[in-house]
Amino acid sequence: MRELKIFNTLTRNKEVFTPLTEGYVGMYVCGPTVYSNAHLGNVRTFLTFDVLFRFLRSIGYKVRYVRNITDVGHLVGDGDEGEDKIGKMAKLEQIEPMEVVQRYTNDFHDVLRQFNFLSPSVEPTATGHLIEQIEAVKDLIEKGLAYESNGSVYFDINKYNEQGGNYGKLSGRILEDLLNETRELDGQSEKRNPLDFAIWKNASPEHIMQWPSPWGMGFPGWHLECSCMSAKYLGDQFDIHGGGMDLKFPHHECEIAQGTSLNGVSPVRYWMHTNMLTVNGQKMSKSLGNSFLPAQLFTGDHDLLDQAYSPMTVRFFMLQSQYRSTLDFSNDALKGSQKAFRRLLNGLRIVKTLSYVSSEEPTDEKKKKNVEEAIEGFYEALGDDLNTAVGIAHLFTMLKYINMMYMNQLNPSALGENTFNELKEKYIHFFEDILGLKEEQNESDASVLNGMLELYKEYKSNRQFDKVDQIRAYFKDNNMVVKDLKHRIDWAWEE
RNA sequence: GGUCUCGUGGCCGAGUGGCUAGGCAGUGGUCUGCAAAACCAUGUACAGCGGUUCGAAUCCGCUCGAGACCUCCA
Repeated sequence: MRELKIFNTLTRNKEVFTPLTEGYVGMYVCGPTVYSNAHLGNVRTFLTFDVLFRFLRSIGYKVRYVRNITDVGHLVGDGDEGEDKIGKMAKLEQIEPMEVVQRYTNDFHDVLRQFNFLSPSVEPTATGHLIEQIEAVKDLIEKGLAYESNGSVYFDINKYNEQGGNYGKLSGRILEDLLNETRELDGQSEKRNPLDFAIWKNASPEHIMQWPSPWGMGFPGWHLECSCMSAKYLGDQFDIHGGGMDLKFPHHECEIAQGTSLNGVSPVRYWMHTNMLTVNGQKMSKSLGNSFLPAQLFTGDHDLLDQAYSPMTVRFFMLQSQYRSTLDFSNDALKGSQKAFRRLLNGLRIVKTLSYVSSEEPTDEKKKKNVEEAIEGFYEALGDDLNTAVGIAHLFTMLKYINMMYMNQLNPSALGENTFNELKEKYIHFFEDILGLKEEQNESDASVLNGMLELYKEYKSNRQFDKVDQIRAYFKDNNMVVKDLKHRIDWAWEE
């Protein structure tokens, strides 16, 4: 099996990935809170783990990929006293909370489908795991690591640290510093320590979403669901946990504290955090009002956008950077990606038509080696903390040879049969299966296109250039171009 | 205020002590009825100032600039 190195937030080092069980990987990614539309920043995180999922499978792992849907417990605003995000939206729109959940879950799934994401193996919801969460709260109270206060239950951070815990180890924070900096927040009076976080919240009568519990009517704290669901589907300890950098503290820190307390083992072996998407250098976020909805991008309907960009263009754009770097969103960058993506896409069409023909031409060892190194280089790049940017650079090297053969500038036999077949097979595999890119326009009826090209040939041999130009114009109107090559006439998507 | 990250050629974006990343745009060429495409060629890049080193964009220090987290956010 090929090597995969992962930058582990816990150790701040790139480490060689070794799974708990040979050949199998358990991966958990914090999914969205479904109280509004998914925006592009969300997409970047899920894209990273989609590619990781694909890559792990490609190199031979069986992967169980769990990505949750948060449909309760995530509060609005500061601290632990805000309104439930979903409950708030339900009131605003005068619908049932579960209607809010359904609407935005559907939206989330639609968006992911447009970006060609694979479905996770399990997609659990917080409301579907209330019993597990209540049991976990009981367990934590029994262990003396949580206490009840006014119908709410809080996790006791000081106790946790006294018993050998290390709250802050993931985000590199020191408990004392945190204590000194904590602002005065509402609801703090219920807590023994301002850093303690709610694992069960007492619901006020007007709170829409509430369930019975040993502590009265209430609802689970946000951090708890991930601990319960990851343990349930992946075990007390599992391989990879991912999410956006902004979840590192406090969400993931709390998950570690809960998981360690509940199961006696630190829950996650490799923590991965994706960096933020920025717009003009600032984090894209809903609260700053600079976030794009995918739909706006696809239609170009946004003040900051010059034109529409297709889902695959955006997917490719994001893959051109490494997930731990911030990525800045701009029209110029997107346009560059659009063109680059179409070139690779045309290469995909071409490579599928190429087949090996033996000839007298001797092998060109230099070119052969160049192709082999590009293929190997792609695997190495992805295996190096998922460096898709470098992987794509190798894909362009492969594209060059594909184009050369297509243009009759290079004979396939110069590469040798094995290398030729590898080039063909891997280009398709990298493009479609690992990077998850695909053709997105419906090809017009091939026979019509071919008929047009036959006419083109005829007009051209009769030197009726006005007719020839008309056919070119027709193709151009449909975002295509006629490729008038020495040895054949073909079409391609306009770049 | 605390913790941390980043500053790469016109644009985007990898890399990280000595070896051409890559893409887009530009320029020249091959090809072409003309184009397009493709291929070939082409760029004195690493914020500034010091230091360590045979050698630094890469390590260290300082300065300037940008950003993230510390409070809901992927």
